[in-house]
Amino acid sequence: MEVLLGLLTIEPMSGYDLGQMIRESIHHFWNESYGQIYPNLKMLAAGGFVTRKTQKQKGKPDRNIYSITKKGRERLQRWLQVEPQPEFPRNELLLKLFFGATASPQTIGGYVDQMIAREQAVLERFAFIESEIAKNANYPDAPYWQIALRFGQIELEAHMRWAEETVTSLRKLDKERDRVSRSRKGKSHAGR
Amino acid sequence: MEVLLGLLTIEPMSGYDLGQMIRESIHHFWNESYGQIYPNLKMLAAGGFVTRKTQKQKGKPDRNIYSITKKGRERLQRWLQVEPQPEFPRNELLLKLFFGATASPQTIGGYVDQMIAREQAVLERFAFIESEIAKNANYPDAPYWQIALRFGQIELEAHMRWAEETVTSLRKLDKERDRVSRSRKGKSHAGR
DNA sequence: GGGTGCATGTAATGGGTTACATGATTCT
DNA sequence: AGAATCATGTAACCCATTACATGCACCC
Repeated sequence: MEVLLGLLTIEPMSGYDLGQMIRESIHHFWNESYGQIYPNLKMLAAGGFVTRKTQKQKGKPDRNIYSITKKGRERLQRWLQVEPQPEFPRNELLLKLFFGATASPQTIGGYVDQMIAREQAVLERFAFIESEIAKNANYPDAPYWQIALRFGQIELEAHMRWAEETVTSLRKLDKERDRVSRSRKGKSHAGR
Repeated sequence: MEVLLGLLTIEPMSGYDLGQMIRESIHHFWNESYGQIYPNLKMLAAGGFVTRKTQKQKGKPDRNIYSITKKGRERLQRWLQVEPQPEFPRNELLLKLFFGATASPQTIGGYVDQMIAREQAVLERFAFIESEIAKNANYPDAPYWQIALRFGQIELEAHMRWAEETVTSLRKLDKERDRVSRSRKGKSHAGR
């Protein structure tokens, strides 16, 4: 709800534009689907927090351009003064890893590899966003955008370090398991 | 749903115990409320994935102890083979920071300070959990628990670094704003 | 000709939290 | 005396994603 108000302080936009902007620039810490954006804009308009102007287009559907009102800015202000509540994430990878002994080190290792690849791509995307912010250095919000982006960068770099560490740990566990099972088969002295 | 199955591989437990365990040991990457645990256990029992035994208690309500069945283990196995989907978090602090120019550096700075304090406490809690894992080093899952915990540690350390960096950035922004507004008031040459 | 992008919106569905209800015991 | 812990469960509610529906234009 308030994201929309916040983004509309940058410039008036349509619901579609807002969706674009969300997944292009703030996706790494916030997300909102169209199924939410459109109804929310409707509600905000009904409450007088935004106004709507329809732009006719040829060939394409009409664009509804929303602008934030004074009342909307006040609401945004109030919201900004409310202490943010930390949210507890659900990390399915970590959960599966937690039960890793039930699965196999290879399976889990594969998941970690995929995570590395995915986050590497995101890091590259971040570099692009950073250059975009640099282009808009004159905006008063730009330094804040940079700080928010920096969070993502630092966090992902940390994830990468963890992932590297983890693949080696998993390899070791794999070898150990191998050793143990082989020594069992051979009815060896090394058993534990 | 599958968390419950996973935790029940460690040992048979009641719904209450599961809730305890979730918020004591895997809270930093997974959460589940009682409003979900109890109905889910019911469904798992109905599907034959777990069995329930009632323990009578004096003074306290009966405990329903759930054990995972063979069928339940199979289900857990299948789930572990499914590639985990990354989830996009919602970080309210970052969102508010993103609109930081609309708020004030002090307000945002306060939020960052609170984050530092909160995460510092979590880091200490992690140290405790680590010692608990060390005590159960004989469990085959213990190394995996350690890896999952390590993720939290590395991530929080990264957050701390970001937060330190951010408070200094915000201070700078604050001074700058101060300078700009003062130079405007004095109709000075230094304006930009 | 078929997929993708623009552009809006609604409906169905699912997931999860909070609040409620109950009741004895134990700690402060 | 009152709060917290143990222990279970249901119901109300909120929020969010996904799917559906529409329709033109542009590109391959």
